[in-house]
Amino acid sequence: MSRGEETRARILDVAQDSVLAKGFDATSIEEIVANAEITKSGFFYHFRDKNALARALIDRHIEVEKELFDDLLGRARELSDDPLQGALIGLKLLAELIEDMPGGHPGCIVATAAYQDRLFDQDVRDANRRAVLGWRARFRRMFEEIAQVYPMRDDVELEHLADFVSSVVEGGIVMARAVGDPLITSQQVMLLRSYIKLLFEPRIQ
Amino acid sequence: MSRGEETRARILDVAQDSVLAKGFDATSIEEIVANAEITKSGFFYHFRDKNALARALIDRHIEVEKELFDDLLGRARELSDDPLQGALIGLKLLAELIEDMPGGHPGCIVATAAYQDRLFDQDVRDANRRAVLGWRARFRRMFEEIAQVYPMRDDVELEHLADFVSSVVEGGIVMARAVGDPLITSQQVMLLRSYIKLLFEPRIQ
DNA sequence: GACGGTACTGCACCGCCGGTGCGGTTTTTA
DNA sequence: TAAAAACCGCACCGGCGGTGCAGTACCGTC
Repeated sequence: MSRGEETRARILDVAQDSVLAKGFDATSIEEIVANAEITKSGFFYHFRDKNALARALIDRHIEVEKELFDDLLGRARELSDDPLQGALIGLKLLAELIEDMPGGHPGCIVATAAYQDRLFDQDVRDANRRAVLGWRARFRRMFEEIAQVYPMRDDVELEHLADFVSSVVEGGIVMARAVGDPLITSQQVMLLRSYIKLLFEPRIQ
Repeated sequence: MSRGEETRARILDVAQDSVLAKGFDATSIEEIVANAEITKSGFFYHFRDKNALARALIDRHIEVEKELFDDLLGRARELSDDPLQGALIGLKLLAELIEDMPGGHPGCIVATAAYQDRLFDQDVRDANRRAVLGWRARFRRMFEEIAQVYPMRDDVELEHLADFVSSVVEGGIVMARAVGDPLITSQQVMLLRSYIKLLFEPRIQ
């Protein structure tokens, strides 16, 4: 990583901390440059404006989360050849991952953007959209594999089910923040797991 | 309603439209006073600062939503004496209500506050917390009534289940906004309904 | 019909923040 | 060693939240 890339990454690091802690517009550029030990001019050398910063944060978030899910679901599939058991293990691991995060899940930058969409330009909204559609495709594949093996106990669209995973995680984060109880998010993920179990798992007799 | 109360309500109306459309801090006070046909001084006569406005918006939101849910669940219970069927009908009505909203659900002001919590003071966060805990109590009672009649097919906490309703709605709103498809929220509510059905409904044989 | 409170208006002003412009300087690379 | 990349320093602009205060229109009460 070159010197410029290092500085850019350092800016993104301190910006992400602040954004997740107190929201995007409560995070001032002056505060970012102070914590990143750079000048305002230096900041605007790397980012055209605050929108470009948001865009870069979301893009990086997509990458990091993709690797995280790849790792998590990969480990889950190693633990079981069965697609349903793999998914259930994956959701359990996800709940544990969220629970172990110090101070709870730091919050999702995608939701932050979704709730202030007029503040961002088309580029940022597109990046946000791509992130969510990426999750949809990923979880849809997961559920399709399960549905090929197990009959469904209720007639629901797999695409909606794929979105359900994201919904519950995002909603769980909102609830955890609103109530001030960081454990809520992982509890909600476990309820999602309960649903997947009831929806696909064959019952004896 | 006195003259002052009318003005105050008019300010809240135009503020709410803007906040739901583009976020709280993207909504300027100058814009609000222009649309409400009042002066800046007039605004600060009714609200000490922007925090007081947020607080008032949330308080009013709690009231309106409480009436909406009372009406909706009341109608659902009229249609069926059975608590489970009442809940399933209620969730269906909720999904239809959300689907019929022009341009999709306008978004939840509570989540807006949750994602910018450092921007607001303790008063606002407390009001937000009360709103969410109110939902928890409401839905918890609903599930307790069901659980007294029907055995549960999976061992989950009723309090977590109560939060699940809010999670799915809030998460569904985030997803709808992020993807740009207003139908998503109601689809997610129907998946929640599917879970409640599988969790409580006795299967024949 | 004078009185006093309520509900404002008008205006000047402050500080913070996002953003611009540009000249100068250091560091890295070819 | 010269050019290109990666900054620094500083002045300045406009928008926005917010303050302060004097003046005024409305409106029910005695």
